[in-house]
Amino acid sequence: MSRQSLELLKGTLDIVILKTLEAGPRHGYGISRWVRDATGEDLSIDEGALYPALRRLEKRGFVESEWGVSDTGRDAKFYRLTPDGEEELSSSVDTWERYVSAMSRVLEAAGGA
Amino acid sequence: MSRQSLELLKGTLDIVILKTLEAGPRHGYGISRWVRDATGEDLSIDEGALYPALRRLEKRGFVESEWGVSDTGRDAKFYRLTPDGEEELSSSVDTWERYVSAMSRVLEAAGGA
DNA sequence: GGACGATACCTTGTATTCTTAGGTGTAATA
DNA sequence: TATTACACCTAAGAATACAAGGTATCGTCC
Repeated sequence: MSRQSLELLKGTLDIVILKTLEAGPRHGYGISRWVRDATGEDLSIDEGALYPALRRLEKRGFVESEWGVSDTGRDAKFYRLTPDGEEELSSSVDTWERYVSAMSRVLEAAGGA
Repeated sequence: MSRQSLELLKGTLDIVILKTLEAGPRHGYGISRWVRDATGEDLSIDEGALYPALRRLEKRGFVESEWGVSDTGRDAKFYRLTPDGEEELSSSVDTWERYVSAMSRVLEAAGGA
């Protein structure tokens, strides 16, 4: 039995998606599956969050989409990172790391005055 | 000039507040100041988020409040962790760490299939 | 043949919660 | 006297994830 999946912190879904696309184009369902597998199901993207997020990212110019055919021969919409998306990913990763570092300072604080 | 404060990821404010109270009772304004100082202004809690959050936490039984007098002689509402709050803090820290770890697995992935 | 799960997409609500932008009032300081 | 720090509060808005539903194809198992 695996542990329950964590709820996504609002604001981290985009970075996960962009990162997943860094290795090359993938369709939505594939992104979801990759994240689930890569994290041992600690993270699992709800489809009700995934598809709207992909549209947001496309609207902002961070990804582009194209219909194609999946490994299993089904129609699937493939997303690929744009140059803007790469920049966004890089800057998001920086922000995330800064955030984690700030949280560490809070959580490791001895509770000093 | 210091860098701009990061926007809070929704869901991490509660844990920051609870952690701040772990060392002992504090009033709202003091919590905010402590976090700002502890993180070198990387995190800074907006008052419009802080006060509602404190009410939420009190409603859920994680903190208790009492009016008192601050160091500067002003009226201030002091919050203190309840036993339930300590448990919540501990469990939230676990969840946060698991989340950070899951994100690391995503971000460090070589982009493998 | 039929049921089921996996694949692959989508939408609509709902809830949460953070930011923005205001407001009150006191005290200290420039 | 004007401004800043202290200390509390609220309301409106935006953003975004979850829950729960829907469509359709395909393969597998009984």
